[in-house]
Amino acid sequence: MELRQLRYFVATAEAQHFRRAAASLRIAQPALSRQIKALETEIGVALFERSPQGAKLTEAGRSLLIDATRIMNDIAEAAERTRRTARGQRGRLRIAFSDVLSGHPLLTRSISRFRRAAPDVEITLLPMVTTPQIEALRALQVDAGFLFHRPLDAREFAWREMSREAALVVVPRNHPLARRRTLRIEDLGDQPLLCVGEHINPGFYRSVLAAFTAASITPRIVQQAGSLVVLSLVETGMGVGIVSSALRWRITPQLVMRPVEEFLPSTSVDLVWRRSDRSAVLHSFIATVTARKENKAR
Amino acid sequence: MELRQLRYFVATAEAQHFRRAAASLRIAQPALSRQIKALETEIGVALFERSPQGAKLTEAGRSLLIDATRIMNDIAEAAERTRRTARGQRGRLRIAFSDVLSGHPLLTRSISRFRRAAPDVEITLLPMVTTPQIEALRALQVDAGFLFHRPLDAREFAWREMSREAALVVVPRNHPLARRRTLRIEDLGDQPLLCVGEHINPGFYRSVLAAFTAASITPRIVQQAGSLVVLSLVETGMGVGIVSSALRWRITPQLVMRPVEEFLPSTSVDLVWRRSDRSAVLHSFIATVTARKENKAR
DNA sequence: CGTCGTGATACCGAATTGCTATCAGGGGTC
DNA sequence: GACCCCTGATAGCAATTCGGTATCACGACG
Repeated sequence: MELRQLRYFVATAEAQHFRRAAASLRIAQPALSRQIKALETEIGVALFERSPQGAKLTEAGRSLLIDATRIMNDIAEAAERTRRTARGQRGRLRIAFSDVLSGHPLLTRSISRFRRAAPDVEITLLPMVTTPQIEALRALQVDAGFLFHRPLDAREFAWREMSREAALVVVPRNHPLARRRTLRIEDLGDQPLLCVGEHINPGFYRSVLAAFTAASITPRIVQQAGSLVVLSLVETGMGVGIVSSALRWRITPQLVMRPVEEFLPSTSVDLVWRRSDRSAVLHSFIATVTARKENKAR
Repeated sequence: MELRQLRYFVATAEAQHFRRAAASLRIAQPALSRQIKALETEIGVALFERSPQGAKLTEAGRSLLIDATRIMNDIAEAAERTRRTARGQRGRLRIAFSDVLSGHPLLTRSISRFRRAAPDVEITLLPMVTTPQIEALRALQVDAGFLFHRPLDAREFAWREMSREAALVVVPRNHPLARRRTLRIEDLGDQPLLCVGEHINPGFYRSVLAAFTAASITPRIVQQAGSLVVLSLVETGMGVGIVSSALRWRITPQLVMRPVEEFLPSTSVDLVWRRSDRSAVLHSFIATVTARKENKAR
């Protein structure tokens, strides 16, 4: 069976007339007769009742008409689905992100924008800290990740810097340091400090320590922990927190953040993916995310 | 797009190798390359990543493979459905029947047998008395009917006699006439009679009356009614019922039926259909019903 | 009883399809 | 590094299929 035969069959069934159907197909009537006959021979069933008044569908013909119409429609849609898949408007996308970034506009706007641009892409969001993200990317369990730092092999991975964050100080609203809009590093010398742990975000920790060293101050770090743990400990009054500015979207009303002059924007947030990944969905996502930044910049 | 291209595409996707796919399709490799290329050009999308190691599906190709497999399966099934429709093993069948026949093995066995033979046929059963059945057949609302008598135009309708029924006497179990196994028409001369109405089954009524006339007896018919009404009136002791033997399957334990020598088998039960009806399902049904009778006769 | 319109058939040219031979190019081997 | 072997792509030719024209058989209609 050939698709041409199904097309001709549907046209003939609609016209109930070989000549008119042939005209609408822009072929001659004998050619149509032959194709219909071939179809009937293959299926082994008469599809039309021919008469000098025209051609009427048989019961079997009516059955085939229903099927053929659906099939032809299905084929057209399959072609369109294939095109959309190639354009990255369809498929699956697994995105990891540092849980610290949840609520960050970088993440939420990227995702919601891409959802609008490619509604048929099934997006899976997976909260992970940096190291597991890298591993998940390597293991093909994740297609892209929003993560801090990128101690990465440029041959294995590609990335785009999404934002640059600095270390900030977090204190309770009623803390003495909360009165000033900007702090200097000397202000922290005598404070009990709660910092994001070295094992969690090594780059961040090292850059903070470097700032203290440069100022010849020995910081009194009483606790290392994850960013969110630091926030809640600060809230209990345990000390002064040092966290990434990326956390500003997750701050509670009881806390305030203050910049420190000597803390330079050091930690970057990057969108990372496998360099070898040629997935259309992924590159469509990267393009959308990049476009968002450009729009914002205007 | 042509079906050949989809077939070739699926084979190539499965083999992940143009040469092997071509071999399995029993064509040469360049012919396959050309068809795949034509398909890719039409859709406007690369379906394979060619390499000296073979051909791997692209994302778009995987999308199309899923669709193409389903479509090809659908086409094969459509052909089979069409064949089954032509063979009368699929479709719709609306069968009318005299409600007196409900429970009659003639009806129940025919239907259940045909259900087994053609499970995909949607059967609709419509209880109707004779005259509405004829009208429903004419109005194309019904495809066939089981009915009493056939005062029919042989050019318009065709039929097959399914059984021949005689008039019987129905009396309560404790009635004096119930003691004898066979009655003579003289026994009914002094009895109040309840007979199926002339307007309901004219042929039946006339044949009963003819039997009385032949015996020079004037029957005392105290009530004419439908068969089932007659049965319930007899049960109240109102009189002696005269009904068709077709009712024996609907008799209650309180009643007994007795043959009357002079009542000859007169009323036939026929399966009737439109002579012009070429429906495969209908003729398949007729064939099945007829076959049942033959099997039973052996 | 002829005319009209229906679909079927016969035959021929054109397009499509398939085949053989050959090419370009990436791995693997010595 | 030169070679060999495999991959798929390309070119040119043969076979098949498809479409077009001319014509036929047949039933409806006037």
